[in-house]
Amino acid sequence: MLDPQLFRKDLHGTVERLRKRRFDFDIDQYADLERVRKVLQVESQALRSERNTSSKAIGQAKAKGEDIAPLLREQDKLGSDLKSKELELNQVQEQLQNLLAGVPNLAHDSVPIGDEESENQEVRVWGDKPKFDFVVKDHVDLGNKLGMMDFDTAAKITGARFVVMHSHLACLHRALTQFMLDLHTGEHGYEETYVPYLVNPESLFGTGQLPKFAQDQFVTKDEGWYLIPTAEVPVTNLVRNEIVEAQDLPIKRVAHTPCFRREAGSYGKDTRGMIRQHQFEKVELVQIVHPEHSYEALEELTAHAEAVLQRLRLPYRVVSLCTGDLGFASAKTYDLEVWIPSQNRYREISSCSNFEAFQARRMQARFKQPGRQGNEPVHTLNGSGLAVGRTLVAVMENYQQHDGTIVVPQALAPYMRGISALQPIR
RNA sequence: GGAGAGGUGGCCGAGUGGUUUAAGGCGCACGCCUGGAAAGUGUGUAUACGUUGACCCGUAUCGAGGGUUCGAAUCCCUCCCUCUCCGCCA
Repeated sequence: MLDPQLFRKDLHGTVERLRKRRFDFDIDQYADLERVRKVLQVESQALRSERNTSSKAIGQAKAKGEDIAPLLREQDKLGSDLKSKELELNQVQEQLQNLLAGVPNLAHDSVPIGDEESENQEVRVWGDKPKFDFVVKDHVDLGNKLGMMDFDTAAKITGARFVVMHSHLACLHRALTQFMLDLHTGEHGYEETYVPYLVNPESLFGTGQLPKFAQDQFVTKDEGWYLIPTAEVPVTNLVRNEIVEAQDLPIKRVAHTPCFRREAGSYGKDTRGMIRQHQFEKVELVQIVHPEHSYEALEELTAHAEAVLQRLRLPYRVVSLCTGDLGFASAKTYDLEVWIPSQNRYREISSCSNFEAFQARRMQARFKQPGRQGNEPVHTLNGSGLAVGRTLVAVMENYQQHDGTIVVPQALAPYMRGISALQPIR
């Protein structure tokens, strides 16, 4: 949610900035609601104040044994006036709230202007793409040939967009997770955190997935809990409704969780393989920071995610998402895209965003400014460090050999129980 | 799943319909006192919104949301959470 003050103090400037982001803000509806809200709020507060005063007078009169009947008659009208005013006010406030809750974040000045993915800006490229003197296979064929990856059985157990993995491939998948966690806790200063995988709707509202993206989530029938689409939700919501001390910032957390996405509306996309699944593992980095430092933190966090790819020696590039491609809650996002040989292109493997105060305001996550009156919203950031399933795909494809075996990257050696290459099980 | 007890400020804790404008204590901050400190003593010490140049002031918030009432921390209803016992269970 944006700061309501922005709309009150600089309505047209704010609307202009939203337009850059391809969002059309309904000025007339907003202005009408805001005008009515102000009047109703002042009036109902005055009425309530009046009622409080006379209720007190009634109490005192009664204590003295005076006749309170005439006073009560006077109160009658006051009460019903107040009730109807407050009802009106509540409705208007709800409408305003809904209007503002649907407005996306403003893009940072450094974000490239554009409408679609093709206008994203390449920031840097790392690593040399592997050269193969044979026809490359994709991870589906590779996994199949190894006898360690099985989509058909997953479809039998559940449905499309799930996978079953066996043996050394399942081990490689787990090794990736542990490697990432150890790197971020050991070298990048994150605290490892374990969180619930089912969350209430308030948490999803806080990080911005609700109300707009309800159709992307899995939800439990009886409780109305949501399976997390990313660890961002539970981890960022750790500070929901909290006031943290300035000295406790930055808070840096890393969590490994499964993620669940309905992938509604992407029926034709990436139907083959592990790129787009309903369930996947992710190691997520979250930072809660002082507003003055959030852009340094974004660079730092992005570098932390990049470090994973560098240690695994996987070629990638970093792109800055353009205004039209930016996520709802984000002010600036770097996508990390890893090289996928079978597709002969880079594919997203991490998304690192600064949400500034957007999520914090929705969550009421604040911090005390020493020497200053009142509390300010914190800034929140997160990034995948990395999406484990897609990292597995990248490792399989980039480390494949002519005979279909897969060399295990050096960095994973400590986690692979001496397995140096994946070979078909006999 | 069954039975019971609870939820009040940063913390403890009083408060069963009206001088409660939430007592009192602890903690914290700033004074006074002191050579310095402790003790003592005084003042202050939540959040959000509205109003204001600023102070003031107004409104709301006693787990959440409804209701009864002229008036609700207090009475009623629904829900959430915590604790104890029983059952089930990895």
